[in-house]
Amino acid sequence: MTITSCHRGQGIYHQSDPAQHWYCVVAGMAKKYAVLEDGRQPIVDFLLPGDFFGFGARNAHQFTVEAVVNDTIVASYPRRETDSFAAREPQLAQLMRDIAFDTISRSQARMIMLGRTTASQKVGAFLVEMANRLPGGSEGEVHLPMSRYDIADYLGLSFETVSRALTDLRCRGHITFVSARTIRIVGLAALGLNT
Amino acid sequence: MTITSCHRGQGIYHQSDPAQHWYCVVAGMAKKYAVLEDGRQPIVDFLLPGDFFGFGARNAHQFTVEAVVNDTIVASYPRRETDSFAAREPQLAQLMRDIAFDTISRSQARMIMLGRTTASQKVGAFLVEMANRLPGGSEGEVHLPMSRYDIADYLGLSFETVSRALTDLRCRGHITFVSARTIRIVGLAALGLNT
DNA sequence: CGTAGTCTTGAGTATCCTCAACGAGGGTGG
DNA sequence: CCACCCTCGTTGAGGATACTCAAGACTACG
Repeated sequence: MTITSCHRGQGIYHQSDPAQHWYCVVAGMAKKYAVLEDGRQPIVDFLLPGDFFGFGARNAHQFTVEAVVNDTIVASYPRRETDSFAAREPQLAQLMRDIAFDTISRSQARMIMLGRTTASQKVGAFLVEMANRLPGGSEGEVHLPMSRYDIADYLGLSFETVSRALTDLRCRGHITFVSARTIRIVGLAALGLNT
Repeated sequence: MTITSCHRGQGIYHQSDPAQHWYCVVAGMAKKYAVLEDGRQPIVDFLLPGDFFGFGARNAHQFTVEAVVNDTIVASYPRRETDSFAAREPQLAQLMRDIAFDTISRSQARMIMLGRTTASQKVGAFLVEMANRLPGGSEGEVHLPMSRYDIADYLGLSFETVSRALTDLRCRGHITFVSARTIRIVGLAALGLNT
């Protein structure tokens, strides 16, 4: 196992790199995204402490992963050795399966979020998801380490629309701004269901 | 292992059922979807022959799966026995992992499709995906077993917009209609990239 | 203090959704 | 065998939502 520390914007692996490791975020945050011909960079997943990644592809990686904040710490496990170790240790094999299942759950829950809804609904659901996945945050306070651009690429919206949706949620009293990137959720129940 | 034959609309498992089996589609097609409070039924995945499903959840199923066409044949494997068998057979464990990885790949590829694009782009990408995943179909001919409603729920569009997008693609010469549900792809390259 | 990146807000336009009517196809029953 | 019904698919008109282009404010960092 190897521990790496990454600064903001630093790549962990790139699209079409050979897939030779499993990775796990220890601290900080990373984003997994695709690079398309038209320049867009849709974000497939935000990776938080405890999340594993890098194992979806058979041979070459389909996506790029890079750190979102400074001092993001990532652990990497050589794939070859992990596989052979799993062949001897059923418990590890079971663990790897469960990790994959968690990734599937996360991914499929996200699809529901991306389904036809209004922009405020998407952003509200995003805040709820982050509030659940991020560890700290006393009293429904969420600190978002990523930019509005990243949120937009994650939700399939333009960054202006993300900004407007946040303003909209604030005007309706569902959230308040502690700072631009720190948000307090007031009406949690309403966020998931609002118009 | 148990083999079941399902008619159109027949449920295979339902949201909140205990997750006790792995399943694999042998023939036909099934859809995995969520049932929301507002009545919408976003489709998370179309399940084709060779696709496994039902293992993403730890305890209870998060989604509902039902057959899309008559005579859909599904194989089911008891989870408990499969797990204990995998504990003794590393090759099976590896296979189960690979199956999970494939599901992840499929799921993440779909996110790119759902990312911000125009309706025609989404429908075009959907046709390409189905052309790749469905077995037969000589010469770029794709038979879509599902209704326009299903496609709409899969892409996060209204069914009218799906219909209009297909008309649009036809007018621009990228596809032709053999019948309402059988489509011939003429400009495959253009489908993924068109405006 | 200046600069670059980020965030908010505004105005105009394009896209998509809603409501609605109509046509085509398949299955059932007389 | 034909008429009927029901589901599915297409197309149109109008309105709501989100995107594009644009300007200005805030923040962090050098």
